[in-house]
Amino acid sequence: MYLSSLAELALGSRLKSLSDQFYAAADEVYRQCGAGIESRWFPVLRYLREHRAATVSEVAAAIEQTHSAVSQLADKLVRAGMLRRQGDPADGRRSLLVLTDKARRALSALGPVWCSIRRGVGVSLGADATRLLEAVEACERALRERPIVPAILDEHAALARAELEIVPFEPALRGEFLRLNAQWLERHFRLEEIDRAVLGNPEKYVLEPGGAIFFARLGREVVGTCALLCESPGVYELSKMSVDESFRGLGAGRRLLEAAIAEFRRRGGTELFLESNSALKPALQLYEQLGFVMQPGVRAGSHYQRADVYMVYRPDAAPGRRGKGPRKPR
Amino acid sequence: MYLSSLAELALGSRLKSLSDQFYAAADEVYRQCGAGIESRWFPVLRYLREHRAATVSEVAAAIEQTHSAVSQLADKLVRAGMLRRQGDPADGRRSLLVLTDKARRALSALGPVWCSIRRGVGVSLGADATRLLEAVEACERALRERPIVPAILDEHAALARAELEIVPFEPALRGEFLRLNAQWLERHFRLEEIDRAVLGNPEKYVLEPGGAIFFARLGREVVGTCALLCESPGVYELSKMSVDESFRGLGAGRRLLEAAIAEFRRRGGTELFLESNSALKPALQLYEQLGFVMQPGVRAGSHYQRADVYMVYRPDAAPGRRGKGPRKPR
DNA sequence: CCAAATTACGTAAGCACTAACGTAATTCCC
DNA sequence: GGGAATTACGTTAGTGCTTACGTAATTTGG
Repeated sequence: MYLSSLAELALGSRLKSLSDQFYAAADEVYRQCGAGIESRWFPVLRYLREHRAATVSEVAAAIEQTHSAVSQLADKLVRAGMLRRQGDPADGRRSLLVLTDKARRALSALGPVWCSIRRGVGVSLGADATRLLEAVEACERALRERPIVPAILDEHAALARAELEIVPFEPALRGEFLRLNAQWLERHFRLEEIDRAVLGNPEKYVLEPGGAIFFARLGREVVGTCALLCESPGVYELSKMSVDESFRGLGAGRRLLEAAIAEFRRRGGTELFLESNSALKPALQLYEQLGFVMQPGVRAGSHYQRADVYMVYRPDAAPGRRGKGPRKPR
Repeated sequence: MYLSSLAELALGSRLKSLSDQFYAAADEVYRQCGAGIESRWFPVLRYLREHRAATVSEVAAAIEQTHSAVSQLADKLVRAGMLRRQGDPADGRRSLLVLTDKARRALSALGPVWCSIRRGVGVSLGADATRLLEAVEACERALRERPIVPAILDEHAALARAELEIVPFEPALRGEFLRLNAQWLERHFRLEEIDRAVLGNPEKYVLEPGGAIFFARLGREVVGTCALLCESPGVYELSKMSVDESFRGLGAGRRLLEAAIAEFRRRGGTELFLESNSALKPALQLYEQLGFVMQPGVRAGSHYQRADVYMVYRPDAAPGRRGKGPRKPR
């Protein structure tokens, strides 16, 4: 699904959706058990049950809401007959919240329901429930200790300072070639035999037959790579294009592709093609923008099982357009 | 903090709070980077950037929102000049959403910002970010495959059928004694030497010196335990009270305590005390309700490091009250 | 001891979303 | 081929929360 492909960028949205599902489930259960309470009331009621009487801000601090939220919720609970507000004789500003007897009775009857919820969550989510709880807990802590906004702004400043440059292969970067490609290959597909061979020994399988490898580096970090394989004299395959997931959007892919194409021209190649997968939308868009044209079917004698897209470089077919409509097979 | 003590019961609330934090962080970053977009717009804009033109419900399905939410958001985006709505000539019911050039320009400029967000999240949350993402993903899947409401209702029905009964020690239950106690001891404190000894060999350390052990069982499951240790002739210690976390709220603790007190009286004991920790609020409340009275300080010669509460059984002091106010030290 | 600062709280307005409804346009199907 | 069902969408009202503000009551500090 789409949201999960956005990873960290859509975390807020997905957490909200999960949260709503849990609230809705709880409400449904309460309704069916005739509990007479709503899921949103739970933290307040539960806290007050353990604390007899508490001020608005005390409750707010405990359940991590604003005082207004608690105040408004309290109004609602008073209307529902679950709560009394009474002034604090010791401090006239405060208003003490106290459960009514009706509420106490309702809450004691709720023991088995809460118990079933905990057990039901366990049954339905299994160990994932614990994992989720632990992850949430850990993130809450981390956010408190290392605020996230400055961390992001630091990264942003660092990115702005660093220059993106494309460099050719050198032995010290051999490991990066494998790392960058394995990263996404393993996520989307699985490593095929041919991948393992090429990635493990790029000198032998790429350079020696007359190909080339480029890396994109950003400051000290290597963030992307791309290979030009020489299939037969004058015929080249663009392959092993890969940009670190967390460095997407900086234009590294485009720069790598441009470098590979330049190299192809420099060598006076006659044909440049690539194979890819139709699921990799953004990559395909890039290929088209830089002059590759979709071919019908797959390439005869393709090495890859995952390849269902075959494109050939035709720089004259659609010169440098930024996308005036979907590709027209002319 | 309070919410985490509620575990599964407050999941919705905590996820919402986390979600809000991420949204707020994203908005702050966009603002400071002068991005000109809001966090809530992101999924729609990003989807449209990859898909040129899409109908309201297509977008809604992709970003997992209702069509109204998307429709309203689209209005807002149109007002902000990021979006055009245009009728679909092929189907008059549909309205196609298309990014304006302004939006496309804004989005391409945003690449480095998104990149920094992903990296900043990594820096701030570390591996917890991945864990959270994976847990969310897993829970989304689990909720789809095994709906949670029926699971909870099943548990509820099962609980209603099963009878809670208190049974004395038998060798087959030795393992349960350790399991139930280790569960919460390890969470809140750490296992002390004396715990390990007593829990590992209850016959030797509890029964042989003249004590007793009770178990609460619910159907096939053993959900709680509690021990009566004989310290010296006529002097008993209530100890090792423990109820499985996911079975709290069924009254097992009360029933176990009553059984232990009954046994103490049956044997004609002269003194019954217990040691506990002030953090265990609900347990202390229960002890008071059943006749234990808080003593100042700790008991002389206490075995436990974690004990900071010392209570003695005085059934006549406050007979059977359901809590008319906080304990009055008489 | 009294003005200034702080606090505790309620209220109003706004935001993001939902549920429910109404209405065209399209598809289904006998 | 024409009525019934479905769909796509916009609108409205409502919910749960937030921010912002106003106002007492209390605490602080010279």
